[in-house]
Amino acid sequence: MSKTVSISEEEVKRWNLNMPDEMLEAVSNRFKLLSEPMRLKILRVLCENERTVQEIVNAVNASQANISKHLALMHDNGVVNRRKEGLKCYYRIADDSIIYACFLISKSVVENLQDRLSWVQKVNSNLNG
Amino acid sequence: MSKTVSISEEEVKRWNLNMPDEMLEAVSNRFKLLSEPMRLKILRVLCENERTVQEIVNAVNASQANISKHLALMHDNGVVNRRKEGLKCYYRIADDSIIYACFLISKSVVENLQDRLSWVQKVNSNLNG
DNA sequence: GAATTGTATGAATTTATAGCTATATAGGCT
DNA sequence: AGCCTATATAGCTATAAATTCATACAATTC
Repeated sequence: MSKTVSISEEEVKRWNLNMPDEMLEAVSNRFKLLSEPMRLKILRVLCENERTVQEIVNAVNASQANISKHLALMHDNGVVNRRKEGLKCYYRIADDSIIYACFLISKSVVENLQDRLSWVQKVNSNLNG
Repeated sequence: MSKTVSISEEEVKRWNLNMPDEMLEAVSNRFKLLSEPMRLKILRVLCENERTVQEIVNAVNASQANISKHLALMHDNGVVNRRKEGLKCYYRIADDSIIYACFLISKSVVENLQDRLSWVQKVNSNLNG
């Protein structure tokens, strides 16, 4: 039914250990692109469908200049693709694995926060009970 | 045999669309932690096994102060765990999904670079042949 | 307690970049 | 042509954060 992506542990280990330094630079650069809330907001919008710059501007509540810069940056680095149609310019996510990565990290972050929260709750109930 | 992680497309779409802004901040913060080559180098070392600070310093060729700061940052944000044993302090990766994310992004980056390369090669062969 | 080893931290410096304002470009009207 | 709309970009400021140097802390050994 639904497309799935599977990652085996062995595959991952092999990959990571063999990664040369120059590639780490490229990977870190890609992560840097994903490390701004505004760009994630843009990607969240683009998850649904391709969008024009103006549509994105409206959706994320930011200045047009700002959004344009972020889009240019992501486009130059292969995170989004561009399609011009008259005056309008449609952007879309270039590569689904970016979304998968966002998903993995989101899950990890949530679990992490949950762990911390349970700490806090435990301490709190100890103090109060 | 080998552990695998599977991600379905639907799951991903649902997740991303429902992510509130505050969570985007947390996610972007996690990505920011992965956006420094030095930290990726550290994680590359830790992929193999837990390591002491000094072992990491030797492996990645950086100053002890620098490594300690990176480790502290990653520890504070739940990316690595710490275990003290006498004078030594062992660090290890806290959450495998971080490694999976690195893997996905690495693959994406490589594919992206390959695409660009094939462009260049095509143009080049047209000019020369 | 003094010396040593392993790790953390504070201050200063440097670099990168997000966001703003203003302006430029480019396509589509009349 | 002139005008409007959509998008891109340049210059600026402010801020964040990576690295280094020096020093502090902490656990161990003598």
